[in-house]
Amino acid sequence: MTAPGPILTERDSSILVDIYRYRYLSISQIMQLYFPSLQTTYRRLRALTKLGMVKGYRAPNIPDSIYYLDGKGAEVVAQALKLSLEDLGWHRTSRSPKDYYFLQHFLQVNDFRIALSLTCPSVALSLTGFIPEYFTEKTHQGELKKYIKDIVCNIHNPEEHISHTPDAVFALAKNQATGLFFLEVDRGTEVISDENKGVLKSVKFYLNYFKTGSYQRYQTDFNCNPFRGFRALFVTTSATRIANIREVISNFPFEEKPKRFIWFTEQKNINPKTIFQDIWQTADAEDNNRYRIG
DNA sequence: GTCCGAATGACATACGGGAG
DNA sequence: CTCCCGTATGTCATTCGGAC
Repeated sequence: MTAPGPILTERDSSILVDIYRYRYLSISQIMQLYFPSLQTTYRRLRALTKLGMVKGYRAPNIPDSIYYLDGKGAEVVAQALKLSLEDLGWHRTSRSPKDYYFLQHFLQVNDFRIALSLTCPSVALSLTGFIPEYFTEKTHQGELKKYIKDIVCNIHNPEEHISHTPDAVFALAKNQATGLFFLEVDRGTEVISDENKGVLKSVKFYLNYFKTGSYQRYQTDFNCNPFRGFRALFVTTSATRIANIREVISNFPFEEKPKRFIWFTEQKNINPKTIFQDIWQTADAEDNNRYRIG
């Protein structure tokens, strides 16, 4: 006996798992990951919508429709990942955010992740993990806490604690070596030169974070040997903004070496073709070389 | 082999916003 | 107003795989 309606394929469950992992995916991102054309993507997503697997919606000023996991899809994902529905942490209350800046930022982080996962295999790298900002864990008190949030002391002023949550943390493995990366997607709206908020605050965080070494905690997440450091990757809107930020950092009193591990590029360089090319500049304004990740 | 349902690509169509 | 473009859906022919 065959159930009426579309049959759930391997690809469908991969799509559902990805929609679960990415939380929201735009139609063109799903196409990039799985389909040869937009038309086919629409058609398949429509089928999955009818089955109660996913839901799609439109948000103002976002060109694509956005999909998230629906109830039946959560069941499939739980089965595919061999988790209980509860462990999945999926709730029917999941809503469809319309806020433009939130979504824009969210989808840009997804773009970065998609570019990584699509291109890694062809450059002999493996993406050993990607933990987004919204990933939470339960504390002993039963509260939800952002897993990748960290607090460091300012080494020049031990009274001061700097707390920060990256947009994502990921690791790339080549042969035996694993590199650790922090991702910051800058929307171009945050102030640059105030060390207590915006861009400079997170730069200050990373500089101190580098010195304290507490990023070694990610060894357990990515199952690898001690890191030799990390790179903080800032994706921002324009070359001018990169120049401004580098200028501000070069005037920021801190030892120079860690500044070479804070990297910048433009959003337009984040796609499968270019993500592993020499698109990165360091925060060290003296250093005019271009670098690549991996 | 045939039959049937599902998936897909090619093409057509409807709709709406923006430019001219 | 018309025209164009992008989104989204509809129709048709073909292909694929499983049941018989």
